[in-house]
Amino acid sequence: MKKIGLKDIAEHVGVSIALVSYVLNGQAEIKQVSKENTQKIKAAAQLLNYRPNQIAKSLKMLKTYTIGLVVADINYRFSTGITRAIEAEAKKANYTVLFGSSNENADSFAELINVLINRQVDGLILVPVEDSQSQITMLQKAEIPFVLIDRNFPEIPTNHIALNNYRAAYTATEYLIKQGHKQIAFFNYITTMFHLHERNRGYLEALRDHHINFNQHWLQQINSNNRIGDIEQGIDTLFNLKEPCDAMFFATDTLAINGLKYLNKIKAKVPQDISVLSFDESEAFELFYCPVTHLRQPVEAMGQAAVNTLLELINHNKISKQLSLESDLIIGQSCRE
Amino acid sequence: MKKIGLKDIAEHVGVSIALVSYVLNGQAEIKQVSKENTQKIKAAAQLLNYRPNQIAKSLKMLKTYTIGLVVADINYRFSTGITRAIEAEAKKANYTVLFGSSNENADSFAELINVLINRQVDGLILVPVEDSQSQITMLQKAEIPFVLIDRNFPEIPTNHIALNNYRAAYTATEYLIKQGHKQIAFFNYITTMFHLHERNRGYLEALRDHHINFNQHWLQQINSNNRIGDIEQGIDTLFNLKEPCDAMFFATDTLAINGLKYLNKIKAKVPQDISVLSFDESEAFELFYCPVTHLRQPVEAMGQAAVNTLLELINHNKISKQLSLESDLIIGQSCRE
DNA sequence: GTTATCACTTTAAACGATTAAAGCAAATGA
DNA sequence: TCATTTGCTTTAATCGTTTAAAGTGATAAC
Repeated sequence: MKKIGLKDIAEHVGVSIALVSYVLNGQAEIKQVSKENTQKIKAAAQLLNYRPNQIAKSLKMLKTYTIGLVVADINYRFSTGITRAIEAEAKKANYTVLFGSSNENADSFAELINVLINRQVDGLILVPVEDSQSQITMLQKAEIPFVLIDRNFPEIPTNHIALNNYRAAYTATEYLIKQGHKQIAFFNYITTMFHLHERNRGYLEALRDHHINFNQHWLQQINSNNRIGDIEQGIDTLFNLKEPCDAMFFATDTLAINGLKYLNKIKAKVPQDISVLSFDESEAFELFYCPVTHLRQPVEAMGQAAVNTLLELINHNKISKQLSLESDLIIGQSCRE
Repeated sequence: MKKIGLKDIAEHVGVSIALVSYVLNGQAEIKQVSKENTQKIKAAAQLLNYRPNQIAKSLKMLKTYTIGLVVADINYRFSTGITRAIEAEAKKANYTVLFGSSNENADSFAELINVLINRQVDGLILVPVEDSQSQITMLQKAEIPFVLIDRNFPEIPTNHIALNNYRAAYTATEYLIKQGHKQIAFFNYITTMFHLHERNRGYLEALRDHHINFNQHWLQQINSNNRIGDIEQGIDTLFNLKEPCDAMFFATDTLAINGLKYLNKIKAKVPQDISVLSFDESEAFELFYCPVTHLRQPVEAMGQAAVNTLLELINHNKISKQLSLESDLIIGQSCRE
């Protein structure tokens, strides 16, 4: 295919390239291009089906109107939600989103960032993964505009938008307590990620504030490499305590799904035998025989805030924004009253 | 941030830009660059943390090593699966994927294609939406390499990779018949899309081949704008037939999920009261009280085939490939024996 | 009749890379 | 000794845009 450029239009009409550029960029008026040429040029562009070469444009303008997005795992419900929200918000400002999934792997994360930077994205929105601190500091040294979402490293000052994980976990735990539960278990991953630690903290402080003596066994620490095994073993343990647990709170949707599968398997009835509450949404929850009570993250607001913060940074407004969003507790029927 | 370019390295070392380019592109040997300069240039690139500007490179090379992907809806399980597969396969060939979601809207679809072309992608992988024929013929006229996946327009000859929808539906229906079902309903969208018509055809021909007299009411045509209402009404109709249905086959996972939700609501037991079978996978199926028997699309194979076909096209091998893949029937417990 | 102004249009230098082709010493060959 | 080859390096054009700055011919002002 012969690619049509400004030159082709110029030749076709019989004017210089500059005129064509002016007209097609809406500068006909200001540059005082004659009506006649304006007319002809527009017609020729249409006729020849001209498509501006963004690559050339970007090179000249030193700006690509592209933002890079790296999510942790495209299979998470959260990731698709946030991606949609970010794309929609970016489009409003005429930005395109270049997208990648790190699959929770620090090396992939680093590589993706590299690819995106080489493609000259104007800025980055990142869901950082475990052990990716060095990447973050690298970006700061390189003065590349970026915003972290969902997670952050408290030891590194950054712009970030995330859920108030502490409060969400606290609220959910408190809810369970108020429903009359006395033995509340919490499943979480073994991790160094701050946002998950915050969930632990919320759980523990809610127990403490309500004068419930914490039992070590309640906090089930799951190794992500042995998720299913650990969860099943954890559930067995919790049911076999002298005082068996009456509620299980899962720190993520994947943990909850695996937990519910096992509860199905051992024929434990929710909520009769055990109450269940989960972080995050999953379409799977709706099909469970009783809708699962869960915490919903405000992905729309998160995506919008991330894009708008990033655009401010890109436009050289040196801002510092740490936004903490609240979650909604969606009451289903998985918690006994 | 001061962006480091070849020029900066050249000045730092005290050589010309050309030498730097040769060295950093692994052409040191063939261009006979002295060991000393090779050394110095590499060191300087490292020291200054040089990052090649892909935009400039692409402009010069007239090739971006990028492929554009447009899926129908990022919320579909199918979309995330295929995206992952395509990204992985593309990476092997050192291509990046630029990604967008049309949300089943023809205008968005057209706009996304435009954006991608303007960004000079080397080729496109598309899940076409209803009424997007004109876009496809436009691409053909413009001689832009592209491959359709999941869906295609039989009236337009294209390279495409899709499921053998006819056979999949036939196989599933036959399975239900062999399980002893006599009144089998089929839920499908009202659409002009060929791939969904093929599912109808598979269903109908399986009935015919097994000498089952088809009842008009069995084929429930769902308006996608009133999905939930239509499904609920359809299910009511099917249960109130003189000879009520004993099996429901859903043409997509979204249809199935909504159907199952309603079955839950009216307390119809699967598979005791009704057998259920669905196209596509959904993590929701695993949490349903009995795992849902469903057809699994080979997304991995599909993604790989799409990328490899596209790369052949890009490399000027004018090929014509129509690949029809077979699905797996995953037996759960949602069909009575 | 010269000069200034006006209404347009063109020229040409970027942007950051690639890469033929040309350049230039020193070494080799006749 | 002069020409050629060798080994290495630089020059400069190019990709498709944008955009100051300069150019041009006609009309107006004095």
